[in-house]
Amino acid sequence: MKPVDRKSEIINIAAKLFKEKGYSAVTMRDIAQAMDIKAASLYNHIKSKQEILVLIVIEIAEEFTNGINQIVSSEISAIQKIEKVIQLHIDITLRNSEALACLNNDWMHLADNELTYFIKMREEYEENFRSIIKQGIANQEIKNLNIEVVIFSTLSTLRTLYLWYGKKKAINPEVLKANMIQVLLNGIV
Amino acid sequence: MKPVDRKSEIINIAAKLFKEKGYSAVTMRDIAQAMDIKAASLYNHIKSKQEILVLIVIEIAEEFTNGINQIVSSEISAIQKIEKVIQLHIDITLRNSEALACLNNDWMHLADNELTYFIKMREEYEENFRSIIKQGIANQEIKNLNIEVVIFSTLSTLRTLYLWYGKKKAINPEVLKANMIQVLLNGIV
DNA sequence: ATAACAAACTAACAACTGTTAGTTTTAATA
DNA sequence: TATTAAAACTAACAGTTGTTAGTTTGTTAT
Repeated sequence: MKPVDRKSEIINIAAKLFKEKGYSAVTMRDIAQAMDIKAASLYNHIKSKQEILVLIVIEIAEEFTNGINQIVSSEISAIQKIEKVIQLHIDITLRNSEALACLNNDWMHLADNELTYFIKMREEYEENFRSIIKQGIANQEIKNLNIEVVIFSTLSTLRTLYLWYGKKKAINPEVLKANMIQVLLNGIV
Repeated sequence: MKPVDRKSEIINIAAKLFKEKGYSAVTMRDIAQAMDIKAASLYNHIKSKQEILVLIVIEIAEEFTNGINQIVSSEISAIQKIEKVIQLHIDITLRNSEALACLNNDWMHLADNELTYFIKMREEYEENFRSIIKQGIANQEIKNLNIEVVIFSTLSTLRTLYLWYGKKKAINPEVLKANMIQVLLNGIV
């Protein structure tokens, strides 16, 4: 049925543990125990603890990068773009909420090239989102509020979406999307 | 000038380090080095690493608890209550953004009684906030959206306010408050 | 000067960390 | 059946962890 190889299993289990306690507080022995093997056996499949983190974080980060690049370059209104960004976050979060927790909380434990790469992607992502808001304000689709506050409040909500999943309070994704668009675009009043 | 005793100094420096790397990744030797003393010397002032975390997190958590209790029991409209909650978050964040990062990211490393206590406070806080939203919907001050989405998106924005401070992009608090109220209540469209 | 105290120090501990080396088991293939 | 490769194992390493014990230093009050 599931042709999940052993390496992917390790990464999935590690992501789950990282979500609960954070990268630094999870030991290789913790991961091994969760897989019912010894710590040393992990090294038949992965190169290091760092590699696990890299594989979890970078892949998701690239998905976001690719996603927003596509949205930015499409010929739709700013509001439609924002809706697509909301959709993007919900989609990715739904598929892998553990990895998202990890991306949000443990990215600073990346090292060297990967850390630089991640920060670059993150900055570009924010810059892309900023350009959408600017377009919206220029078109008078969006109110002329402090742009940084708009960006911050929207992104902070989308970035913590992962907290919804993993627990049983798993709301229907379509309902979530519809309500999220309402709340973020039109407010609650 | 500043009658800051040594213990408070340790807690402040620790909070700063915890914000950067997380509780687990910061060692007693890191904290000591930042204070220009040896690790063992810290124990003249504090009981354990755990105690540092407790002192950082619990105090802030209680401030939030007291703050929202007062707001909930006041005789003002739901919207005014929400505005006061926004004010509460900005005030506390502004005064101690490091501790807030810590509260958000490291609370799970509390132990025993303090962990239980913290979780209880957090649940009560959310319940209080929920009651404000419910009141608002009942009064038709607030749109009849999915209540959990409303709570989540608002709180997730307020809880990550600490990311604004510590960097130089420190926006004027009054401007922040005014815009935050606009964005959260009336949306961006 | 002396006593008292806060706050630093050195030295060390036992437990835990990520990781390596070398070996054995398991299951599939020739 | 013999071979091979994947994936587990045991044992151990060097470095790091939070913490303790006992000691020294510097400052203030007697």
